[in-house]
Amino acid sequence: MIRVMIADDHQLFADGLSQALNSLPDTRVVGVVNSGPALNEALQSQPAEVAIVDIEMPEGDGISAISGLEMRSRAIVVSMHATHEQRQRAIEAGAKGFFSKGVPLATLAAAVRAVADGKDLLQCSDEERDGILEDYLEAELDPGAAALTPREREILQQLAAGISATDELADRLYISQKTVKNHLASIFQKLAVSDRTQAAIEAIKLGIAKPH
Amino acid sequence: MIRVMIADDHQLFADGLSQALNSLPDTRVVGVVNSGPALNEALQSQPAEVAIVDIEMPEGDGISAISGLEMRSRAIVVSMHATHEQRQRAIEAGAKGFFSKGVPLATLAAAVRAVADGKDLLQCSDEERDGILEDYLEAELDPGAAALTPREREILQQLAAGISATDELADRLYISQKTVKNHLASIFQKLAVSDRTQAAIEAIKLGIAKPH
DNA sequence: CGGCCAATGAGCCGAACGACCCATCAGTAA
DNA sequence: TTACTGATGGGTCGTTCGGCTCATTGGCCG
Repeated sequence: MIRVMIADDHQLFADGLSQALNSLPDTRVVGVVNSGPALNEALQSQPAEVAIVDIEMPEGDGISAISGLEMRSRAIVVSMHATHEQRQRAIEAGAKGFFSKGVPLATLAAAVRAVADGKDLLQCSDEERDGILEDYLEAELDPGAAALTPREREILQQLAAGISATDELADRLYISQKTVKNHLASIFQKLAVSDRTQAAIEAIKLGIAKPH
Repeated sequence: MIRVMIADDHQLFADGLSQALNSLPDTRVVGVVNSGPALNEALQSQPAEVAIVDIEMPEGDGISAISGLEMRSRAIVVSMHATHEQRQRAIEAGAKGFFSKGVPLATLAAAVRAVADGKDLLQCSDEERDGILEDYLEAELDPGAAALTPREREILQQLAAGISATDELADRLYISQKTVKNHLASIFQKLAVSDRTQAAIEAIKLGIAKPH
């Protein structure tokens, strides 16, 4: 789980981004602040692997804030207008990424994963950066989920989609009811749950399946 | 379910807001566009009760876009800087709401509900507006969920929290196992499901309970 | 080659589940 | 008052579920 701190003076943007990142299985927003100085303060009490910082903020802009970060968090700078001059300042301040607010959410999410993994998206060419981002486009599953086999994940997806009866599961997966129950048994063990209701909820929590 | 269309040239903002509104039980973002002209086009094929429109967009700003909306959707204008002049233009164009991007997500969500309900947040004083917004702060539950009794909702919350066994539910709610099963039976009927796994998923989908 | 594991399938059994019927009591609406 | 509904509880019955052990096939890896 990647812990993310957001610093942006536009509450609506910060709230939206926060909700969006929280809906991903591998990122969790642990704090939202509205100014540069508040960022450092918040990171004192609440560690985070990655900070997403708006460059345009009142009371000392984002650049000075991340300059003072040192090793507490890696910073990704976002900007409304994304000028070359801003980008240069972000690099000098030690940011690991720089994006316009015009990029899709998926790109920023990929950047968060890449930066959390130690990558620097500014010390490379644009082509290299895009290559790195592609590698991180899909969410990594939780360690607990990683142990599941593909077939077990299929069963969980059906389960979270509302197919809970053994015979229905067997029909959709073209296997016998016996096999469905065997798969479920190993799922229960791996997820440390005791019935299919808990397994379905866990699947949703882990991002293996989505309820709608 | 309130269908919402978002028009904003900052993809990241639009994506974040979209995710956030979709995570609420009573709103659903049916489309995201990046320019004013695209808004009208999208609304042709995809009706929406409410449109959230950024006033600052290239290719014809948000104002001209909502002027051409007529009765297709009610518009809420959002702005980065929220000047009085912008507000005046929003009123003249027939918008039903005007907000800075500095407001919290909850406020915008309340505005969406109010506007969907026919309220006009610009044809009134600030005090009246705040009063209206307060009335709409909490999400209305789906019609299907509305029929549930408070006790039934409690059971669903426990269920979605991973308490799936009858005896555990009985323990936490201080009632007999028999009563739990009776409540569950009426829940199944009201939600049109056939077991507690489907009920838990449905509860999450309806916003009655959250998985984490 | 031998070993490991995913995927498939089976039998057995006790406990849990869901469907159907019922009753009581309190509060509220007609 | 009467009627309705929510919350509580009971009983029965057949079905399903989950835990247990086991077997076979096909990959893959050292």
